Amino acid sequence: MRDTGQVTTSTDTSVEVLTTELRRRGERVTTARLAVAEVLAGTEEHLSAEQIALRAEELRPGIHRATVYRALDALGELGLVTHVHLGKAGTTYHLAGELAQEHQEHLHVRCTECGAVLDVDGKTLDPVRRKLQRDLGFRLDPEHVALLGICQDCSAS
Amino acid sequence: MRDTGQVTTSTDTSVEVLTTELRRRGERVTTARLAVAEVLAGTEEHLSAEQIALRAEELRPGIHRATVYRALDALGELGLVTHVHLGKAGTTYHLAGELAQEHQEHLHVRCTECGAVLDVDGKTLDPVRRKLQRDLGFRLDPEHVALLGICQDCSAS
DNA sequence: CTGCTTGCAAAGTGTTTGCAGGCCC
DNA sequence: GGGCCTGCAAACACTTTGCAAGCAG
Repeated sequence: MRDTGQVTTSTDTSVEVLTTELRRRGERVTTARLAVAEVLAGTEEHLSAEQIALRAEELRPGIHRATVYRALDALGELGLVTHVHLGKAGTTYHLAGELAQEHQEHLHVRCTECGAVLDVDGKTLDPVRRKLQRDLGFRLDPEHVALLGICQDCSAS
Repeated sequence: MRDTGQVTTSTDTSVEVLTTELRRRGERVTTARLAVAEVLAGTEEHLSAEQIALRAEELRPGIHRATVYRALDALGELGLVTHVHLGKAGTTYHLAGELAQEHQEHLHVRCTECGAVLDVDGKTLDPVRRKLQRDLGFRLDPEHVALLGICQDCSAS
């Protein structure tokens, strides 16, 4: 499949919203930040900082890895970008809920055997969240870490 | 409080069981592995590899960091030692369930604001575990990662 | 003795930081 | 034009690995 660039994609929309949001908060809209935003808006995958840097480099050559980290950090502070810790497998980033178009809220579950990452209904941890809130006053962020275990295929073998 | 060394502590028991288990499986019982085991048996804290290395060095000077990693890995393979991923805060190790004396099964919850780690009843994720098993055939390891969120104190401020 | 384990040093990852110059607003 | 952001390089924290010597069984 080839992107003809002829249609207004949801990618454009996300980046537009993000731009507006940056301006509204007095933050600077820079080439590097836009590139990172475009990369994130242009995929449904879970990307590592490294992968984002590579793709950003394709969009706008010359963007440095350190800048990508700083951009992700800045956008994270503003709540526009979120990350998920995958245990030993590192960290992945994606646009925050409101900005992500195709995706609905979900959490991640990773197989420690084969590395596969599965998506699970975002409400799966709601009862746990309520329990922690009630018992400890702890406000759980259900999507911040991937749960670990063994997937069906790996259990079988 | 001072350890007079006059009583048989649960630490001794844990190390003893671990030793037996190693022998039973044809694995070698070495100074380094014993030191690591003693460190883990001697505390209820969650220790990083670095901390374990430091304490092991006190017990038996000359134990190298790399050896600690290898020992933790070996004991982990055998199911005698477990680790918990704390997100950005790294990884901590402890004796596996049967060997840990004082502790009962529990999961960890970490505040991303202040870093505090709270213990939660190990059965908290049981419903989730059953759901994942049923829906996806995924066997959840509830204690392998710490859940993240904001603790009561940090919510208040 | 046989070969698994260790110590050491070095190389890998993944991420952060100090600094000088550049670009956004 | 002022100051935030970037590129670069170096530093960092954490973990892994190749190798020769050492010790467990």
